[in-house]
Amino acid sequence: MALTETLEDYLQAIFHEENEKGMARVKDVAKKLAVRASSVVEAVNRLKEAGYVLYEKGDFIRLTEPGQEVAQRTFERNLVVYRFLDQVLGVEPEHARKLTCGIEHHMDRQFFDALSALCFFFERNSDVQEKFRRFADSYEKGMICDMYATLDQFGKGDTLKVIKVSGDAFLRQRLIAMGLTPGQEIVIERVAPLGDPVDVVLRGYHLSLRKEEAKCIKVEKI
Amino acid sequence: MALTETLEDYLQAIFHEENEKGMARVKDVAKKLAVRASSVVEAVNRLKEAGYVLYEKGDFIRLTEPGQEVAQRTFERNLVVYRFLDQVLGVEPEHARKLTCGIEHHMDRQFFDALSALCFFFERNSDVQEKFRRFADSYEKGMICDMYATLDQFGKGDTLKVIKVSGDAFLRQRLIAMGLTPGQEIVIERVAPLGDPVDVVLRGYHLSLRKEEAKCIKVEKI
DNA sequence: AAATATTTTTAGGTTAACCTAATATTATTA
DNA sequence: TAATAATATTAGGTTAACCTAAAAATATTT
Ligand SMILES: [Mn+2]
Ligand SMILES: [Mn+2]
Ligand SMILES: [Mn+2]
Ligand SMILES: [Mn+2]
Repeated sequence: MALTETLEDYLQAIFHEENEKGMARVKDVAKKLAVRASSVVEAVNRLKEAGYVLYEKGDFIRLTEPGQEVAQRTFERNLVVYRFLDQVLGVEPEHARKLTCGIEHHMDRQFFDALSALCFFFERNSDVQEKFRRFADSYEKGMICDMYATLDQFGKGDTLKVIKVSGDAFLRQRLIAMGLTPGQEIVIERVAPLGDPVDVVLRGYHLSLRKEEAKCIKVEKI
Repeated sequence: MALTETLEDYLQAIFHEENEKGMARVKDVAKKLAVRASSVVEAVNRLKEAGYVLYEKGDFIRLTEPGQEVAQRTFERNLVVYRFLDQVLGVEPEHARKLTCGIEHHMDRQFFDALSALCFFFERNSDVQEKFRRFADSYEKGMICDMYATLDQFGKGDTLKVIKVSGDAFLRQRLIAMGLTPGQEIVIERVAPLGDPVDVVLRGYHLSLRKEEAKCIKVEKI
């Protein structure tokens, strides 16, 4: 009887309406979630089925005890994720809000506890907070991911490990079929002038690669 | 033309199949995602529609250039979220894997960059890592959330702020209607022996609350 | 109390994402 | 090569989550 992401959002909206106005009405929930009233009625009937709300048509929507508990828990998740994005990572409020509404549905107790602790940790240790801020600023976008070298950048005698094969599907399939799979070790045997072709050895076999092909092979020197 | 969470997962699965085996087949994608082959065919046709894969029936599934880019990006998100859960927060691999597959679809560039930076920060600063581990261990579960006091725990003259009203829907509605809304300040005027009733003043009005009711009002001393 | 406006409910429809079961295809093996 | 096994595809169906438009029920004004 686990709720879907959507129903968790409805429950949370009802919870907020009850707390803010004392009761939840179809219209207000609809507005809060940016859906039509008819969608709310449908969702509320599902929640009623599941035992999370009381609802008789014409009346207000009311959370049951279990409903309240679930809503409370979801809301606490929301709070901690938002706090993490906002205070620790410095994500823009606008974005943070939206991301939070997605992430809050993908949490378990362990994650919740650890994330809470992390927020507290940063709050209590402003020196760490400061240090991280400086550290993060020094990372300009793009510096972190996809920083692998490609095969064509190395020379005779280098021993390399294949990390990834890029390029279009057909080329990639061909290269992988030759044995250039992630994890494979290769040794450069010879590089022709201008880098084309590059001869390599892997698993005892020789392979001659065009420069264009070598560029598709992301490697790490070992 | 934004992909749904599900289609992103299909794309990622195809990406992995291509990288591991050189090509992606319906059956293997189905196995990887724990769905039936017919579901894969349907999803692949949608991806083809959107220009992310090439597929002619009977042939392999192949990522197009855009498809590869999106898959790569999704995969990088997956990596960084997993790394965060696993290395920074210490979430169990099993759980971390599952949570990651949910969270990876709720990220933007800013979040990705900041989270990457955070992982690096912890990796590079093992002292901080250590310090956080100790800090987190000292937080036993439940210590963090829901630690509010309730109205019945205070005495004459205390000035309090209402944080939240709990209890069943009807009671809560009644209390909120009396003006006991989150944020409201109240002053305790008198507490009868055994704590029942509790008389309070808010917005210049007097209110007499049963002990049972007072217990539902979570407050903070100010 | 009528008339008008707001809100809720119902009826009926679409789409994504699943499924089962039946029918092609394509590979393997005898 | 024929029989068998494995894969892929189609056909047809379900469910959640949305929608529009119309009808019914409530509130608010004249
Ligand atoms: Mn949400
Ligand atoms: Mn996923
Ligand atoms: Mn999600
Ligand atoms: Mn219907």
